Amino acid sequence: MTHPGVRADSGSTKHRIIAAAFDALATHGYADLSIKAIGDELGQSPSLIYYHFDDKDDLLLALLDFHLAQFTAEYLDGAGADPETNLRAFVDKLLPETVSADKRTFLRVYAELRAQAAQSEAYREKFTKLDSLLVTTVSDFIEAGIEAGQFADVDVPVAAEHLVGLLLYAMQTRATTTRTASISSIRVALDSVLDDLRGEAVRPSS
Amino acid sequence: MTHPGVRADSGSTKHRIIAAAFDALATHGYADLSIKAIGDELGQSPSLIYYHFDDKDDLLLALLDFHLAQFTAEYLDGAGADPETNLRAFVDKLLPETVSADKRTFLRVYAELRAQAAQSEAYREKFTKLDSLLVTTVSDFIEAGIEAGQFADVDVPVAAEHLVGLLLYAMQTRATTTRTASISSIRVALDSVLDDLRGEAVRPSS
DNA sequence: GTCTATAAGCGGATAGAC
DNA sequence: GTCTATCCGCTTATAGAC
Repeated sequence: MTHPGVRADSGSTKHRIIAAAFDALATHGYADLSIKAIGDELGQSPSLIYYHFDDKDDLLLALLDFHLAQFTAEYLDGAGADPETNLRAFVDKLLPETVSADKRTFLRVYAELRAQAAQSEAYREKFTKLDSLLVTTVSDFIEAGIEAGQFADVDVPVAAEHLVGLLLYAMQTRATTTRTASISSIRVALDSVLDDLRGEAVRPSS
Repeated sequence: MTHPGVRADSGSTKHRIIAAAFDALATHGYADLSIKAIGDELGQSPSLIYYHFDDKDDLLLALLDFHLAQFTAEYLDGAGADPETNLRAFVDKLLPETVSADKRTFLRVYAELRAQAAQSEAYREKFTKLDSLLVTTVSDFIEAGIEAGQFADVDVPVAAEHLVGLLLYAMQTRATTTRTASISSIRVALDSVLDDLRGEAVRPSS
């Protein structure tokens, strides 16, 4: 697994530790993640971690912050084409037809981190913000499309939540099941939702 | 938290241990779950657990099996009305307008258990089966509706996956965020998907 | 079936040398 | 900044009494 911006053998020590923590997380899972395992992955002493972070929790929250920022930068940069093209590109980027092993690893780690939100207020806040950001991004695309006359005058928050919901469901499915047929179906469903945005009366009556 | 069929102070010891494990899970989270915490919740010696289960993993998989069976019995029993009514009842049951504290606790524990599927093949198999079962259940409702002339001739697997996806997304949102507005939007989106099943040309053209 | 006692090791975290 | 050494509590799991 490579870490763009936080490569395994370069960057600040803090970033190398975060990268090592990610790899340890991918290998051992959140429940079995130990400071020692992170040190092993880092190839340095576990106690070094305590010079750079207060404790395990501090490190893991920094890890989450880093990856959420990374994710935002990678997927949520407003694109330069017309609204519908931008929206379809966004959907394709979040739900590509196939995923590399690296991306699948990321989806799994991400799924485990999200589950921490069930227990931890701090995690819950971060994932609440992430989801809101996703919905806002999609809402902006839809609104722009309506103003451009590309989309019908739909209920924007509902349509945005609908699209994001299908996307995140598919990502969870990729992380926690082997249901590949589900992904194909969701891609079809997403297409039909996107088509519906263009106008709800495309199909002829009876 | 009560456990229908596995009440805290009755039933077989095995079941009481599973109930205690659930409560400990709800209190401490999966990562911080210890045998001692389960014993405390049980009000008995932690070592008793090893008489009834091989180890922690064995117990937790039994817990998951029990709750999946419980869930299946509670939510997936084929109802007795017409297909559309059955389907809408199913959706309402999985996504009620409000959730009790108990149900929210269940959603949180469930979210944490699902996340284990990112790491564990055994969990992954179980959640793959659960999701497939949900989709099959919805597919059956839709097929019955098509045969009864209640629904249009839609792509059944896609429509079923679409509905289940929105439902599971909303459940995850309830477990891991504070985005209550999202739930309302998803309920509206679900209604529109259900309405669309009745025929895709309900709305007049231009 | 359930308990007490305990083994044996791992966990997070700190002190202090370099 | 990074390391070695170390503390100590807690963890899983077993042995054996009752």
